[in-house]
Amino acid sequence: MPELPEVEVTARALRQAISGCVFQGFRHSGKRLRHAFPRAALSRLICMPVLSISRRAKYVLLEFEPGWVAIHLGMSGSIEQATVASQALGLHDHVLLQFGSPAGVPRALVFNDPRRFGSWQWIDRSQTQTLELGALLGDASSGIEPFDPRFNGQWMAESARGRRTGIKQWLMSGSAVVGVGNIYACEALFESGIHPLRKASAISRTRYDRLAQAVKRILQAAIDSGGSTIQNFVGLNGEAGRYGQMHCVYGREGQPCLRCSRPIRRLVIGQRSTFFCHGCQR
DNA sequence: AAGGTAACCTGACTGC
DNA sequence: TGCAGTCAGGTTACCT
Repeated sequence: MPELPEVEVTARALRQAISGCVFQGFRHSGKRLRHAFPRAALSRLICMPVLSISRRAKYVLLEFEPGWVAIHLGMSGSIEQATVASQALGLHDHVLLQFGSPAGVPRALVFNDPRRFGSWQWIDRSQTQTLELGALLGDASSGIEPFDPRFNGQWMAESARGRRTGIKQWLMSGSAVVGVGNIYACEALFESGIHPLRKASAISRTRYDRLAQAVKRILQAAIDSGGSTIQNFVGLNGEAGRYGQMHCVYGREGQPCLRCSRPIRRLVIGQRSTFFCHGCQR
């Protein structure tokens, strides 16, 4: 489900909900997520205030004095406000966090993830003295942020030097820029007129300028409209994102290209559905 | 070392 | 109504 815009929307909502709140306790379903749940680390955070809420790549980061809780929503994860902190965990609810607010009103958050591809990890502050946070989170988070001022066509072209992989897989790998998942990779390549199978090293600087612009514009538009989502992404308040209506190619196999009217094609690249226009993308 | 593939898991939808 | 097959927003361990 969630690519960068959905994670950003979630992080902003969390900032509204729990900034300055004190962590008071948690419950875990006991079911395994992608990593072992960091129960011991969370226990040590009880009675500590949340210092900040941010996003790095597709992770939501809750900062405490000793370090960060890094939450990944995987393919089907979401975080919603719980009405009653003591309520039983529902189906596919895996984590419940309880907070006390400065005003004394208790707050609770629930992490729900049917497919359990999501993850909760603890990053100790001492680890960041040797490695950048993104690198600690894995290969897919090692690139720079799309809204980093360094991210532009030149950055892409230089990073792509010698890469024989297809542009779509390389774009999604997170090695140059993070946060571009399957939907937005399809959309950005359409907008910049680049065929998804073109070798990354065989794309001109001019076309990379266009691609970098497209990535930024599309991600920003998706954030502004509350997150994409084909099926079930919901924000903290349960409101669905609206960006899905704006897709030019994703999910539109057989329908006419909005630019040239030729039918949109679908292709599987690296086990992921890829939608593109054979006429507009070269 | 880069590049490709299989695997993790559940639910929704399609077609017979 | 039921059952089998296919597909889904991501990441990473493990092979070449």
